[in-house]
Amino acid sequence: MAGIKDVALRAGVSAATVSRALSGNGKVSPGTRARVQQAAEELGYVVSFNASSLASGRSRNIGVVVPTVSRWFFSTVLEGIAGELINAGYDLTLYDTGGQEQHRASVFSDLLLRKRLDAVITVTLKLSDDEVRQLASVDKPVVAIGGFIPDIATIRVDDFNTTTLLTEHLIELGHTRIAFLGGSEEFDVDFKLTTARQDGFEYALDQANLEVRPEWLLAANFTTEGAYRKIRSLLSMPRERPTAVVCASDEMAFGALMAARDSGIDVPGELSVVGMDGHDLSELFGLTTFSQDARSQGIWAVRKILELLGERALERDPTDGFYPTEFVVRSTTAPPARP
Amino acid sequence: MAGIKDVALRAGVSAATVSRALSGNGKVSPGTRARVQQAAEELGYVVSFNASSLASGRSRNIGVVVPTVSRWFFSTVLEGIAGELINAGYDLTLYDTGGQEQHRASVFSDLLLRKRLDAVITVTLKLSDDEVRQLASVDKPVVAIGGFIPDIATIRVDDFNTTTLLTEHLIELGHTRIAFLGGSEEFDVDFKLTTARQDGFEYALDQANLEVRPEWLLAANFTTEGAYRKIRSLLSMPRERPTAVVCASDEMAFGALMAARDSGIDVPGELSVVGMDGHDLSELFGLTTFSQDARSQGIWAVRKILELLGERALERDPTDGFYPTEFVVRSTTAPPARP
DNA sequence: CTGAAAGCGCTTACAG
DNA sequence: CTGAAAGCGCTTACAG
Repeated sequence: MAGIKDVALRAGVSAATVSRALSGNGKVSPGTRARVQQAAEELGYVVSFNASSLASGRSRNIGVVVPTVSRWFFSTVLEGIAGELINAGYDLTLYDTGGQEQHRASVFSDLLLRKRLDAVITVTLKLSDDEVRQLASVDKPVVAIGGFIPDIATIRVDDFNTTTLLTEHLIELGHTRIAFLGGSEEFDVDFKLTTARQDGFEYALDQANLEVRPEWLLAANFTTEGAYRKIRSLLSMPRERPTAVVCASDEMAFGALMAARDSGIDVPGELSVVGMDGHDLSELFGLTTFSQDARSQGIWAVRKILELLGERALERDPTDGFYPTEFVVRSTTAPPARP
Repeated sequence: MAGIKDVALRAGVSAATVSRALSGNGKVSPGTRARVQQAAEELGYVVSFNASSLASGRSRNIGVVVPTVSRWFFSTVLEGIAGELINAGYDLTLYDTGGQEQHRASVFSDLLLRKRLDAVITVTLKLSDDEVRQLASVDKPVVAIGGFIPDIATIRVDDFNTTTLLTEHLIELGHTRIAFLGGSEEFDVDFKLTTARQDGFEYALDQANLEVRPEWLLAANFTTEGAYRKIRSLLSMPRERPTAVVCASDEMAFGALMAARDSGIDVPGELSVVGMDGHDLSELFGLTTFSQDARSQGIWAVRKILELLGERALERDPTDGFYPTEFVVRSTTAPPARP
């Protein structure tokens, strides 16, 4: 494999000049640059990242930490990040903690800090004070997507208010018996998502003087299958049923819809369902939801990182407030049937 | 940040000994090792990947190339890979080509060959002869998941035969008017998936002396939305309709099912639907399908790579044949209604 | 604008 | 089992 010396030899210059010509750092005369580029091309030379990183202290490599890659929000954010990073010529090192504590630990202590990364993007990750301190001590830029982390640039939607609005939509339609489907405590280890959304839900009920019924506060780990099971069993209860359910994610709402179908419950006639996300399939399901552009959030995170690395300046910074969302009313919500 | 010299100083040994004690390469007395580990721990020392890689020629970093991260098969395979790689202490560099030609090109010429990777796993990627040659010339292990690449270790299911069996299942039920839903030519740039599955479909029809009707050969890029649109318009045609449809992926089958629902067509009464994959949601949809364990395929790819890197030996090599699949009959298939 | 040289932080024959 | 030294392939002050 051709090295920098081979290129230097062929172009008739020093290795230092090759480095400058190819990297764009430092001044090189146009003629020299052309000869160097030509020589590099002919030899199929490509710089050694490791050597370059070691010498310069910059890796052109960004770490991305996600709880899982198989849920809509995460995979979509990841796609946004990956595309933008390729455009910028950066590598992406993926850390999928898989929700497992031990993986998380090794990600932090071993991998993230191994000095191979220029910066880190975390997605919906709850960091302990200790981890925040670790990150700070390494002195590398960090941008978080979803949720709030002290002293760290964050891109997130307004979980509290969007859920409040979704709930108010149902209340305005006349619903008074409303269930909530969120994540479990256990899932919450990754982030306080559920909490913020559930808080928003309870706030809306409270404002309308409606009672929060503990037996209608369900948890399903943000999976469609889990949601299906919970709603199926809820609907099979002989007792009074809710006339509407607020789901903390579209994927859970899909499960709720399928559960209603299999229970012979008409949506929206007998049950209204709202989601939260703007999943690609929400339109096919006719789901009323709050849509957020996950891909763009990933792109913004990369731009923010590049800005922090001094590669570019942000024109307008979406991290100054909440990331914009859009309320989409479709066909899964309607006034409750008159008893 | 503590370096190897700091650790050496604290432990009262040379840097060489620290390196040997921590890496496990070469002999070190137990006492020395303990002192070194203690010192490293106290200083929070973690080896510099870049320096280590440069000196040793090994990166402990595997490149993974996927066409997209937002489809079930890819994200599930990726999760398998990511988990197994973390267990092995390797980093994962993700290349999402996003189906865009220019990204693919830069992945190959710039990134993959940048000497920072020990090996590469490609997922459902069609490589040109030229690209295969490039990979071979770099002399790094490559394992491919899905599809066949000459001279490269491959993990894949038997696309032809599984689709044949799926189709025969419908024929045995009595169906004679069967449509096929695959990917478009354009999507096929990534791999010959569709082709193999469509070939299997046509072979089964042929064996049963049934006619392949060109107007019932549909393409939808493997997305649920695309499949929905195609099947919706197929079902709205005034002319004779098929009584069954073979979908080249479960995600497309979901779209077909939703299209049938919205068209007022009963499944399986008026239309039977089969998928291919064993998507997490196939059970909820009651879909008859061939299930493949995507996560395990990712895990196997990693094991194969580690074997090629000399890190471990495979007990039993699933790449010797096709990766096992399982035929799952559920409720979306039934005999056609008697006209 | 260009080159010689030092240095990035490790690993690994080589010698003992 | 351990250390001194060379070297991995670049980048970047420093000098000219």
